[in-house]
Amino acid sequence: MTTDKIDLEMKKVPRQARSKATVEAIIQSCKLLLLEQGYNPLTTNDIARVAGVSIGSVYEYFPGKEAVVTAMVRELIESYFKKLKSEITSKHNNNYETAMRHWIGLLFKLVQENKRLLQVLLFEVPYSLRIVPVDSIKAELFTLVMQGAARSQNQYKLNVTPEVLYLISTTTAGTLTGLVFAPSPHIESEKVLNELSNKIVAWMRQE
Amino acid sequence: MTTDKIDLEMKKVPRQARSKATVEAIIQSCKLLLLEQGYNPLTTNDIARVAGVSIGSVYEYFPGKEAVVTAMVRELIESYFKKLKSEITSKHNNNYETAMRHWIGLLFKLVQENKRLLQVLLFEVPYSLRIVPVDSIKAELFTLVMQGAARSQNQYKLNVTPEVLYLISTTTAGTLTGLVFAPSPHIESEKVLNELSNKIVAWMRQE
Amino acid sequence: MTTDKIDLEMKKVPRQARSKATVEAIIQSCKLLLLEQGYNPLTTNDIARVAGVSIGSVYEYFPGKEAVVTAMVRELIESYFKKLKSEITSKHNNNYETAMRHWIGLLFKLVQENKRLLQVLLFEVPYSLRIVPVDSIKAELFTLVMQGAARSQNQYKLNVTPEVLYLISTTTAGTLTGLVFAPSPHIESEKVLNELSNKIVAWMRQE
Amino acid sequence: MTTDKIDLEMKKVPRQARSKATVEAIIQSCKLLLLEQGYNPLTTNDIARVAGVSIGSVYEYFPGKEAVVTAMVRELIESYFKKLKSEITSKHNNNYETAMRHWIGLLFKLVQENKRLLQVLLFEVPYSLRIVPVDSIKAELFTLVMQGAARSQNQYKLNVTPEVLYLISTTTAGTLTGLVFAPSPHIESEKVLNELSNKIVAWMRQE
DNA sequence: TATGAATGAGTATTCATTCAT
DNA sequence: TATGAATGAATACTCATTCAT
Repeated sequence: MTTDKIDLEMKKVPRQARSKATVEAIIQSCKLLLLEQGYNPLTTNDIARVAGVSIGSVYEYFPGKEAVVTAMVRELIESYFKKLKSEITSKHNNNYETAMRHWIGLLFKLVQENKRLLQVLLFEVPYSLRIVPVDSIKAELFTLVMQGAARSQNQYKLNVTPEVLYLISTTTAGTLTGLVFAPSPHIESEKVLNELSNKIVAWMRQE
Repeated sequence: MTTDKIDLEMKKVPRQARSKATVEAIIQSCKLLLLEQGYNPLTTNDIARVAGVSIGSVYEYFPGKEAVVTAMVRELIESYFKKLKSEITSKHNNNYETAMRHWIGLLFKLVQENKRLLQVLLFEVPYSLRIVPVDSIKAELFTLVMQGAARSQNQYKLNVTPEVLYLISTTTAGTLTGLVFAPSPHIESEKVLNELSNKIVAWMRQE
Repeated sequence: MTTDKIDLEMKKVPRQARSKATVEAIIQSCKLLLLEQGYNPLTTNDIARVAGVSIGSVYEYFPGKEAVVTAMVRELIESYFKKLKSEITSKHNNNYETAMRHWIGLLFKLVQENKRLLQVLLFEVPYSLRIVPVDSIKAELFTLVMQGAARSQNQYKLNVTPEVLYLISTTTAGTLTGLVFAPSPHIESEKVLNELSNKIVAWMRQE
Repeated sequence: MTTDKIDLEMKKVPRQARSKATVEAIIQSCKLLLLEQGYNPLTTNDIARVAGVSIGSVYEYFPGKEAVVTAMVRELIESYFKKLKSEITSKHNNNYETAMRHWIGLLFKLVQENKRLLQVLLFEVPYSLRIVPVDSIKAELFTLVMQGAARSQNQYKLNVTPEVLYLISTTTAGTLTGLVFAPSPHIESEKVLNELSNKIVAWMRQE
């Protein structure tokens, strides 16, 4: 969290196919390097080298390395969002209980499969580089969830208060984070997730 | 998360009063700078300058800035632990429900009051620098909680499974993190914490 | 003679004219500084400054000052070798006695004219930095000398044993070193070299 | 060979037994460190630590590390000189040929047995630190040799010119240096030394 | 546009030396 | 006298960024 404001926006948007490929190579290179080394050792020269483009080209499109990371995070979150959305909406006919268990399972799988990258993004990349892309997606995700919730509420006469809804999201986030990034011996993820789902479903029924 | 192993141990333990003061000044300076600027801009030269000691003195006791941060985290966690312990054990006559609500309130207050520093420590400082001191304290904290739980179980015939205990800790962590670091408008912390406490107490009663 | 292995190889070989000029400036600067100050006060920052390039450029091509010195020694030895080779082969019609006297004279002149630089290279630069370039040239020089010797042996029925050949080289080296680097008052180089030549020529004739 | 003059003399001469022991420990520590690491990594703090004295004590007696090295070299050369003198004078009844062969053998053994330390002293320690102690001993050694030579000349009617005497010393030095510090495969020291002795003895007889 | 050589401010780290105790 | 904590100038080396080609 550097004190001075850093420009996180791309200098120009690539239009031609070649430019698009260059920018994409830079972003993928950044992702690869974050995976391998974490945030702190990341350098623009490395990004250019691994991307197979010249350092000049990186600065042609990005004002600095922070902007590259921001673009990468934005792209990553969008891809996660798309994947989740497609998987969750294809099941929207299920009842809320099945949907909720499915949802939790999907999130767990996503975090588990992207463990190392998410560890770097959540725990090393400076806060300021994440806020922009995360905020832009948060609203959409919230809308999505609320729509599902509304559907269920109507259908099953549920009455989920905003506080309970909030609780559902924070506790789920906390549990997934714990299971993946700070696993405890003797604690089985499956059992915990099942127990979590039971509790959440019960809350929704207002027990 | 740098790939190569970094030495996190102090070179010397200060024995004389003068050297103890020097080391303490270095650690406090490090804390102040993390608060003000976050982890990435932290430099050993800044640490020395703010501590009012020479750069040579920093390297007299620490192999590098990572070790200074580690020492600071260790000291900080110990102070948090002591504070929590004294506050929680002074209430051990309360029943488990009161104790649990008290406990959650204490943790929230602690996180809230140390918001900025914890934000840096939890989300910017490389993982490897936190593991060592956190692990050393984790066992103690766990013992403390288990003792309280055991007392309560005996007294109130509770039967809290390990999975439920795990859930209690991850969901509490997730909720506190959410409330403090990603607050939502229209969501009141008090209400959410109250709701969380209700749920947790109910779990302990196995409802 | 530092204990840990130091990288003595260039990071990049300059290809463009501009970079070749940069590398050559660095090497010449290193040579100049060794001449003026000896090995120990040599710094990469000084090398860059005297070369008129930025410190970054030094590290663009060399991993450290040791590698710059090694490159300089390599270049220097090659230039000495070329000079000696051209001067000695142009006289290959002379008989062995004239050739030997000529050879010793050439070497003395070379050492004398490069006295200060050789003093630094032979007596201050850590051993490890000299071995690589010296070894690479040694074989060539030896071949050159052996060819001359072989020609002479055939022509004049000489029978120089390996031990005598070895002795010729070590005694010549010792005498040149003594005359140039630790001159004695009242001892005239010319007389000593003449005497040395007499002795060596006699050895070759097996007297 | 640093440009500015460095003070190489001891600040004070230790008088009491304890002070003498301190100074001796410092000198031995310096010797040990030179043996292990060579000249360049030598530091005053290391010297003090290995000697088991405080850094303050080093500066109590020496103006800097160069003076410690100079003192060490002086002591070492004196010990070599004493050893050689006692071994050579005990044989002064032998004839010059035996004496010369004995002398060369002694020197070879001395260099061989002190190979690593001499390598550091001859090829890494800056020239300026060696000149002072070496010059002080040179005269004595020369006197010693000249006395022996004079005795032999009278006894055996030899007529060794100063040039030949000089040649004897430089060629011996060159050969010993070559054999010990740059040994050649297939070249046996013994054979070379025997050959060298033969040649030198012949010179003395003016053949 | 793309390149990559060059830049140099910035950072980590060492180590000779001082000086209060 | 001895100690060793403290100093800070000096040095090695990195890396974001520029700009001539």
